[in-house]
Amino acid sequence: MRIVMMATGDIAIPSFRALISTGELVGLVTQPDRPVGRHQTLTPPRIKQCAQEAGVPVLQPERMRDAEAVAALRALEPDVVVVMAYGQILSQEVIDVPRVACINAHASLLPRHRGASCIQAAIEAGDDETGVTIMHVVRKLDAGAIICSRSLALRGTETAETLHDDLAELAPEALADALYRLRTGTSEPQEQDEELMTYTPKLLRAHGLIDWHEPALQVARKIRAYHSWPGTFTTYPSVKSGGDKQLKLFPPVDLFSYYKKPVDAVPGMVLEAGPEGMLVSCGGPRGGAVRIATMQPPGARKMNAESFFAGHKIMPGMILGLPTE
RNA sequence: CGCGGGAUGGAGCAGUCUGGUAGCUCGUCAGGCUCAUAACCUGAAGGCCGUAGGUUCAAAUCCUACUCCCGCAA
Repeated sequence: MRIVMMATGDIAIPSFRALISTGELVGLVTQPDRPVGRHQTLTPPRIKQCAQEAGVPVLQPERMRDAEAVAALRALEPDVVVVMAYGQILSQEVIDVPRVACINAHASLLPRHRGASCIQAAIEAGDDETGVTIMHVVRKLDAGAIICSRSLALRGTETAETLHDDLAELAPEALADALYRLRTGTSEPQEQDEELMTYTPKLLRAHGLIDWHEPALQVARKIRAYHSWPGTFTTYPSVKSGGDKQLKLFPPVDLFSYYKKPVDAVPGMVLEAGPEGMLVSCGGPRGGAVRIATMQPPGARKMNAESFFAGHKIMPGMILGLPTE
């Protein structure tokens, strides 16, 4: 079969390499080079470099739905188009180009966690397992019939970063299964149960603000789920400037479901501040607290608690995350 | 040249606006106290204040350029 991959994110690289080794890959469609980083230098997607090293033709249309781009895709005469972390919504015209099927690899067990932040969502929701699903592409986002999937048990220690890599490695197996079924005509796609569907919107930096009124378990999950993108942060009153400063927070997080707190403890109150970390009171019906040992103040690099408290004035009794009026 | 913050003993910071003896919390080392300790007390070492120029009687501090780090944004 002639296969064209449409992918931009690094999560697709192991799958892309697997497709190269089948000898069936005839092209890569990826997003145009974008200005990236502090100096806005034009940077190609890493997967594009993989393609060039392997001698795979690359297309980088600004808008895939444009007639010109569709014609270029059609010229590759694909039997199957494999989409994974491409970054553009496909028009029906594009979906109809391949002779056999247009399929998508999604990093969750559909119909759970449709949408852009599926990896973070699985951790934040405290799921027991997640995985990779291969399904047909339809106009509605991540809603097509499922061809096959592979699952992965969650142990409660993952971050989005580690899970991203694990799922990237799991994807080629699921993809190979799906392609085998398509090749042999044995695919029996199952429609998704819309009742079980959940949707996860694209995350922004601002979503990383910690709400200390949430239970300790939820706070800890969020810090893991949002590492390293988009990251989590809280705010603290600055003695010097009088205003609030942001403090980025990093895993690992020690979780205290039952912590003997002072009677006046409120959510967001710092209970301890020392070399072991910063112990913060949380909310929820059972309260609890979390201890964070790695943080990053504005303008400085990431540091451990011992270093942080050597020069920053956060004292027990301070309340975090409350914007000053 | 997308916007902004930063660089001060080994770590983290204050001092910079308003130029005039290099400070703080730790760490390190030595001594003391103690049954003992990461605790406590006393003392010491350790800085060309990012680099290069400029202004000045005098620069961590003001001016210019450069290097590196970080946040936003993508």
